[in-house]
Formats: sequence, structure tokens, C-alpha cells
Amino acid sequence: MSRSYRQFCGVAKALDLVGERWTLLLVRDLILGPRRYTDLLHGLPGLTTNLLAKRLRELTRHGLIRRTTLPPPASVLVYELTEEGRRLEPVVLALGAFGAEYMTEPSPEDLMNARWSAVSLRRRFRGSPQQGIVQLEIGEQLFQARFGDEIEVRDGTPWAPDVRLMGDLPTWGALLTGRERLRDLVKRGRLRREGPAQISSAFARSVRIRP
Amino acid sequence: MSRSYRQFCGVAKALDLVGERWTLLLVRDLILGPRRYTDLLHGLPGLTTNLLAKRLRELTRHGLIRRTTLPPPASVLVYELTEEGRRLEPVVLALGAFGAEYMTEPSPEDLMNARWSAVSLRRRFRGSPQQGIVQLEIGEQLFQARFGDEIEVRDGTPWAPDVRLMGDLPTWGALLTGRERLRDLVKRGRLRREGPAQISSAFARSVRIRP
DNA sequence: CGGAATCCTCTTCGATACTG
DNA sequence: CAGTATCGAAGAGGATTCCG
Repeated sequence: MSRSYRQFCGVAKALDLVGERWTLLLVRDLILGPRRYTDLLHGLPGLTTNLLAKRLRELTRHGLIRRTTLPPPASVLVYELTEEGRRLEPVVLALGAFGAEYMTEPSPEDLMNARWSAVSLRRRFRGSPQQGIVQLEIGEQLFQARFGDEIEVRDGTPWAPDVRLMGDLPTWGALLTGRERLRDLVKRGRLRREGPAQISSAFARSVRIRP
Repeated sequence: MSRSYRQFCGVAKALDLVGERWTLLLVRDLILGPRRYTDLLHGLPGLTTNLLAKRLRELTRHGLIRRTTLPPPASVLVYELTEEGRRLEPVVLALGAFGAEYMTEPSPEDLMNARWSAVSLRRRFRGSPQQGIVQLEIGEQLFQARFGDEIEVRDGTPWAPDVRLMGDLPTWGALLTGRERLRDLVKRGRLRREGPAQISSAFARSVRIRP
């Protein structure tokens, strides 16, 4: 039985469920899609295996994630958010918006991660008159964003992209913190584009990336 | 020096600052206005004095709250959110929205608190064509809400209200969790109104209170 | 190799007592 | 009123071991 604040208040009830250390970071890492135990473990250095197991048990017990098997041929055990768990996305995005102000330059000991950058796209998005599908290649990792009135960001390559944007993680970091402009990074060859510039520009505007 | 996740990610940076136990509840209790040390302590049963002092020190060091003296004649030491600290309100409201689903009936050991109910008005608000100032009297405590396009909720009686709504805490709880309807509570005398019903109705609609 | 449980140490939390 | 000081209990971090 875990500790509770015992307050009849939504904020306290929420923190009873997800206020423990690491819990909301786990949720963040599940927002883009299901992940397996070791993916989660390796994606969260500092989190130990016993604590991960414990947190996954708690989240499962509260109905916020479930353990399931991916359809063949993958047939692999993964954890994924339930519908209830998806309701935590606004919490994660609000925290991200608050914390983003404290994220100018990565400090030397800061870990960087492509997935965290991809998650931030959801909260950066402000709607776009145009629509399209962008494939983001952040180092070795692929994500796709389908945008228009809404934006959907997914792990992997579920769709056929209109345009691909390719760069390493520090490059994407510089772009997403506003330290660099898109056109400069393309000019210097740190970011590569394949496909119509019009769509990548619309995407950039929609997620507040400096053109 | 406090523990850090050391991740270059807004969510992690936010949790580095406010992810510890009690911190966000403290922020919640400061949203409606400045409070003194003992008010905070008594408003958060279970939080001990040494931990409160520690949390206040951390929040102050991070620039999220400040210690200040109320203008005379009060001349009393209080803690209040800074501008930076106010940026946490969306986080608190998002948590409240998530947790509200788990808040049907108060369990016997759940504490209730007028202030927490008043904070929830901000997240429940969805805009109103009409405007007005409602005084909420929740047990002994007074709050005011000025609403229209936006809503502002304040501790105490800063304005001249158009209408007053008076009831005890359980009554307000039943109203705000949707267990009871406004008109039934008024009919049964558990809620009293003083002032034009038109304004209290507009207010009720705007904060999703069942008419 | 993925998915844990165990053991041990260290830090944080909680309860109470005490002080300017 | 506004905090410190002290101390046992709970939780987190790290390494190792176990199981299918």
C-alpha cells in the first residue's frame, strides 16, 4: 500500500497516483507508443531495475498502463498507456512547458534523448493552416509527425512521409531550444531535408522552430 | 544540493524543481494568494514543520516563491508565488483535472478544504457570455470569483460582489463533484444565495456546476 | 538476453521535542 | 509565530543474483 496525502482534492489524488519519483518520466516515455522493459530501463539512466519493476507494478495496478504483447511478427512484451493513462498527457506537457524555460544549454552531465525531443513537439504545436507528414530522423531514431489542425507524433514509421528532416541529436536540441535557426542548420549541412521545403517550413512554424 | 534527473528535457527539469513530495501541494495552496508559515502547516496535515521549512527554502532558492511582509496594518510574514512560480499554475490545474476523475465520494479519512475547492474553479471555468463577481462562502472561509471571458479567484474579499453563495464544505464538495444540483441544494436550504440568481446561474454554468 | 527479486547503503521523510 | 534539532522508519540507488 503506497502513501497517500488523504486529501479530497484532485491535485492530491493525482499526486497519490503519479507523484512518486520517476513515475511521470515513465509516462512521458510511453506517450509516443509502447515500450519494453529494457527499453524503459536503458532510456532512464539512474532508474534501477527494482524501482522500475515497482513503478510499473503500481501504474498497472492503478490502471494507467497495461502489459501486453505486440502483434506478430514482433510478439514482444511491452508496456503501454491505457486510456486512463493517456489522460496524463496534459500533465506531462504542462510540466514540459514549465521546465522548458530552464533548458537553454544542456549542462555537461545532462543526458539527451531523441524521444524526449519528439514528445516536446506535442506541446510546442499551435496548429497549422497546411497539413502534412514529417519524418524526423534524430540520430538513429525515427519519428513521424502528422500535422494540420492537430498534431499526432508517433514512434517509428507508421505513415508515408511527405518530407524527411535528418540531423543528429545535438542539432535537433539546438533547433528545439531556439539556439539555432532551421535555415542556418540546413545551410551548414547539420540538418538535411528530403522533400518539399514548403511542408517542412509549415511544420517548423507550427512547432515554433525558428525558420 | 538536491537530487536531479540530469536529463535535458523540460519534463525532467520541471520535476527537478517541483517533483519532490509536498512541493506541488504547497504551490497549490499559494495560488489564491500569499500565506503565512503556520497557515501552510495547518492547511497540510501530514506535512511536518521541518519538511515545510525545507520545501519553502528550496522553492525560494529556485525563485518560485518569495518571503515577504504584507503591507501595514497586517505587517505579517508571508510566502507568495513569484512570477516564475505562477507559471506552475497550468501544471497544478492539469493535475487537478486528471485527479478529479478519482474524486467521486470523499473517503472517510479524506481531508476536505475550502481552499482546494476554490482552486478547482480555475480549471473548471470555460468562459461565460455574462460577467460578474461571486462571493463564495465555504464554511467560514470567503473567496471571490470575478468571471467573464476569464476568471480570477481570490482569497478574501477584495471586490464588491454581485451575489453571495453560502454553504458548508460538504455542500460545496457535493456541488463541485457533480453529486448534487445547485437548485436542489438551494431548495433544501443547504446552500443560500443572496443577490440576483441570474449572475449565480451564469457563474454555475461557467464552472460546470449542475444547475 | 529480457525481466525481475535480493541485499546493502545512503538519503529522505515523518513524528516529536525544543527555541528565538 | 516561525522555525531548528533529533531520531527512527521508509524509500531510493547500486551491485549482484536468479529465473525462463
